[in-house]
Amino acid sequence: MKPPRSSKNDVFLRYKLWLSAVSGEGIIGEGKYKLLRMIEKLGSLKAAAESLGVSYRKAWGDIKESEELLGYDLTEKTRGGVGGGNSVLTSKAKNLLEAYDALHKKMDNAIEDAYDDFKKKIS
Amino acid sequence: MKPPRSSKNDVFLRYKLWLSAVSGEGIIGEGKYKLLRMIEKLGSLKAAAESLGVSYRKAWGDIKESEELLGYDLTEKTRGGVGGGNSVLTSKAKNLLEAYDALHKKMDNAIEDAYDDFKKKIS
DNA sequence: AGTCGATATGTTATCTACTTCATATCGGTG
DNA sequence: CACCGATATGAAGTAGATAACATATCGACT
Repeated sequence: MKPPRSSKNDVFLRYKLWLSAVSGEGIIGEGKYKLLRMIEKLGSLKAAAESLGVSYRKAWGDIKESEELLGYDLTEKTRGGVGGGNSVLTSKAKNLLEAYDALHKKMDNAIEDAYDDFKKKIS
Repeated sequence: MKPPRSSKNDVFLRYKLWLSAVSGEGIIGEGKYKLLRMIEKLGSLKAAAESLGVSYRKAWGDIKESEELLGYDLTEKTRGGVGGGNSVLTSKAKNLLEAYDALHKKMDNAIEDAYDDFKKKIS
């Protein structure tokens, strides 16, 4: 018989990766990454927050916190006008997202390499 | 003047790595790793929990949860007797810790490699 | 047989992060 | 120039995680 593809005791590796300030606060991780990408896509913080199922209050606070920690803006905000306002990514934000992508890719490769070895050891 | 070694806007990368069940619960990560290593060192769950500044209740629950998820014991428990009882690691637990160590080392290397590249990109 | 200290486990309180609510501000467009 | 909808921000309510508290159980040693 062939082995089951997964069992009750199946396990796998997970990891979180983030950029942090010396003070410990997270500047960008999975959550803020997704939020920024969604702002890029939708052109609005409100729409981005809603589409991710996170409160506007938190999304707004997250962006603000990151910007304060980094010392530069990640989004260019507009109030009033057509549609009430909007948010678009700054070029620095886009740059940061690119760098985060590359980093994540490298770590994904590393963990994939280490995974088989790990499973062999614990089985 | 020479540049400061660190500034207000200094940032660095951090990551967490853990073994997870399909259901999502963590089987072993930094916390349980430290707890198990401390049990190994001190020979008691109570002493280990206290030395790590975590409540006995939580430490006990953590170990139990991991054991249930893995389907095997990580500690051999004794009640009564000299000293009131004790906990020692099973060989499977030691094995798991070894594998976790190796994995972490690999990831540490990977992140170190990626770090300079990342910083160059975002600065 | 009684003592002692660790394991074992339910119950209640506290902490903290996030959501909800409330309210103000801005400015292009009709 | 009033209106609308997004940004901006304080304040209060909620839920999930952890700590604190309370008790029971076990068994070698005296």
